[in-house]
Amino acid sequence: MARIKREQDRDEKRDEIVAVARVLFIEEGYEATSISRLASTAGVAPNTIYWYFKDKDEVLVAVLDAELSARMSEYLALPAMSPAERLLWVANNLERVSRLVGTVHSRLAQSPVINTWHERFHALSEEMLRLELQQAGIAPNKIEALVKISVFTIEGLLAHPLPEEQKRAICNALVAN
Amino acid sequence: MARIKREQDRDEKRDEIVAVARVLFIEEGYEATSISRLASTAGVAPNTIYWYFKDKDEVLVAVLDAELSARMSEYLALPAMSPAERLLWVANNLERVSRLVGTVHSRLAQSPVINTWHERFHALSEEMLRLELQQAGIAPNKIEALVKISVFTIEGLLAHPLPEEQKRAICNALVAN
DNA sequence: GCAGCTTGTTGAATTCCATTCAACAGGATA
DNA sequence: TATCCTGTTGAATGGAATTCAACAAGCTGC
Repeated sequence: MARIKREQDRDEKRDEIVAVARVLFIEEGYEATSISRLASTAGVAPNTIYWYFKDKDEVLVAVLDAELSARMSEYLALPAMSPAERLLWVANNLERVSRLVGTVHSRLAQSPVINTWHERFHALSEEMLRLELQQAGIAPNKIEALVKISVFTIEGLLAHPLPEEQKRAICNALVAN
Repeated sequence: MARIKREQDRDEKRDEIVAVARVLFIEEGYEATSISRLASTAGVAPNTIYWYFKDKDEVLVAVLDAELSARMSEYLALPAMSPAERLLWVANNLERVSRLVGTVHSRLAQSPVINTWHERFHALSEEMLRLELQQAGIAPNKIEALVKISVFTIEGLLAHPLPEEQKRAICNALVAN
């Protein structure tokens, strides 16, 4: 019992740090948020972070997981839509978090934890998109390439913001054929 | 006369540093190449770099320019090809430099010089692609979206390496319609 | 109810960056 | 010959992530 109580405390504190990191990483960026800043915002000493996380990348992974599950429930609660509309929704919805997407891509070569998170995330996204396109009656032999192109396009839209008009045109063009 | 001689020397030395930086940035990465390392490889003290460049980002821009003009002449010397083949060529040819592409994307929010270089580069690439697609007889109303999608797809292929097979399938799918 | 282990927490290093500063050397200039 | 301009440098500076050794309690077995 006591042990369980302890572990609850530990997880709560960890979650608190993740909550703070989530705001800072998203609003100011991962690189711009130093461990010191994160720590002082969370009300602890810098090295305390290292009691709960191996390194800064592990904090990022925790933030990514938190953010992903939040977004995922929003997505699953979405009403019926055409694939193009869903794509546009995703592109727009991920925009708030585009800084993090860039950070993941830039760190995945150096950080194994981020690399494996990234792989899992792509596998998940592509699986969902594949299903979506199948249900929309896209020719099966076109689906694999289209899945990749769509994922790349969403990433591109996040990295290079465009006016709503063009985003819509692009999403429509993608699923038109 | 003396003045001209001096400026030649200056440019030669600068080019020497760029040549060293080009190798290091491409083979080991921008972040992994410290100014100290760059300097010692070039046979000079770390702070000497700052006599020729404002900061590390400016060194990167010089490297990018050097690399771009080298690639551009290769591209222009290419024999006749279908747009899909050209796309594949570009994707494969840029692979050696994919680390730099990632670095540009991750630094463009923080560094004005890199940001303007990036904008210029995209404007140039998109213009060339647009021309290519026009000549291939793509329906004019589809071209703008297709240009963006193609650029995003090439960036995606650089960030997420795929087997040659799939790259080819994706490039073909892009220009099929 | 006390000795000792475990879990957190911390201040103070350590190391590695990019970047700056002040001094210096040597050729060009007057 | 005296001075200036162009390069070059050794030695800071400041900030980053991360580590280390010490300390504080609470819990555990006796």
